[in-house]
Amino acid sequence: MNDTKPSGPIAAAVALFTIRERLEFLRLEGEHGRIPSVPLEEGETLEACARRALWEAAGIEDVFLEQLYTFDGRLGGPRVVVAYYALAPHDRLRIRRSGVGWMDPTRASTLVEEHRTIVERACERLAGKLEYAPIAYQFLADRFTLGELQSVYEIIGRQTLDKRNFRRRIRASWDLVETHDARREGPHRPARLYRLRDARPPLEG
Amino acid sequence: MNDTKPSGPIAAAVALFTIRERLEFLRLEGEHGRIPSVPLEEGETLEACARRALWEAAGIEDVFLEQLYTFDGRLGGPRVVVAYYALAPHDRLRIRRSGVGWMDPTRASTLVEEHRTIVERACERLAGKLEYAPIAYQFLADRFTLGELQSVYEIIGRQTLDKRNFRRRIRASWDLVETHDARREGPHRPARLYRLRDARPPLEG
DNA sequence: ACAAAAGTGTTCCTGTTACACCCATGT
DNA sequence: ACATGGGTGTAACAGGAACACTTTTGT
Repeated sequence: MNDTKPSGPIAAAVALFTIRERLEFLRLEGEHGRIPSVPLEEGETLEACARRALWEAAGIEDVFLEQLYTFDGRLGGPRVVVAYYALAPHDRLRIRRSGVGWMDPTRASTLVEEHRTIVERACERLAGKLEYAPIAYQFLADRFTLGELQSVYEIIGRQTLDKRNFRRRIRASWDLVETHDARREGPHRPARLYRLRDARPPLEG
Repeated sequence: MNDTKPSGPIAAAVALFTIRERLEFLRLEGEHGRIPSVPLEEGETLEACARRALWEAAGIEDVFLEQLYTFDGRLGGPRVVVAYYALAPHDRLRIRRSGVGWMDPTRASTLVEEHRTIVERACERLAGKLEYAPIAYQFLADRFTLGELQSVYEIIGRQTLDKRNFRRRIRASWDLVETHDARREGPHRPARLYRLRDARPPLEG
């Protein structure tokens, strides 16, 4: 491909995050590092446009998506770029295109500046919302262990947490439902599975 | 005027708030209630566009301005509307155009829907940021009394606060500098004037 | 048997709340 | 003199932080 995109005045860009072992975001491979981004089409909503960016870049759909910020575009590009961030559990993602891969946000400096800014601000927003919005759950399956949940908090918040305090706090903040199942995996005691009761998506603006 | 605006694909809309006795926002008078909004011009940044909206509507400049959210436009209007909120102390505002006035946000329902949403979400954002961002100070002059500051918190937070607790909390959260001046006004003890030391504007996104 | 993560309570400390009186001034 | 908002401290309470051991499993 070349650098001249078929660009309208408005584009949506999406930083898609997932957690494998660390936090990672979806990056288009190529000379200039970029994240998925497409121009807004006629009759399309901004959110639909953002979802299409993920679909066209990687064949990914059905992710949690939230608007981040709107930036002035660079010369030769769209006039404005509406940035979104997306979250999904890693195992629910199936990348169906080549030329995309996962990258550690601490290496966002290899992206074009505009997209680097988006990734960095998305990370800050994520850490900020962790405590008052149910975003951590977006990285997990419907049923999850408290250990998995704690890992998400630790990875996004960039600090280790005390297990007992974490459990008390999380049970006070969110309406977790203890299922009767457990997950057996590895040479240790099985972990009870939980669900988040009222997993209403946050509003925010 | 009529309903067909000379509209490009992108517009900025601004909800300007001030505090007189209550919280108020700047409204364009007319059949359909609106807030200032103009299409983005060639070579103009979004923020400049938002400032121009205030300037063209009311001759207002030099306000604190922060992006709120980007909305899909309505049919017949711009394709996207980038919403901002602005804050300023009332006495620093000089309205230099006719056809604009102040309105209580609780009466935002008289606005066109898109602008009503902007005003409502701006109010929520304001209340939410009150505790961790120095937005209250944007409603005050450089030097202010703690009583004035408390009024701002009470008005935006929609609750009365205990004077002693407020003072302790505010002095713990912000770096306030006690000046040697006081303000004499009314049949009571003069109030000491304070400045906010490091009044760095919040980043946010 | 042992290695590995799951699970569980108590104490301490810090920050938040509730609360009442004197001060300096203008009229 | 009195009415008005400015200014101050303390005790009770709640939420957060620090901290160690037992349980259940796979190998």
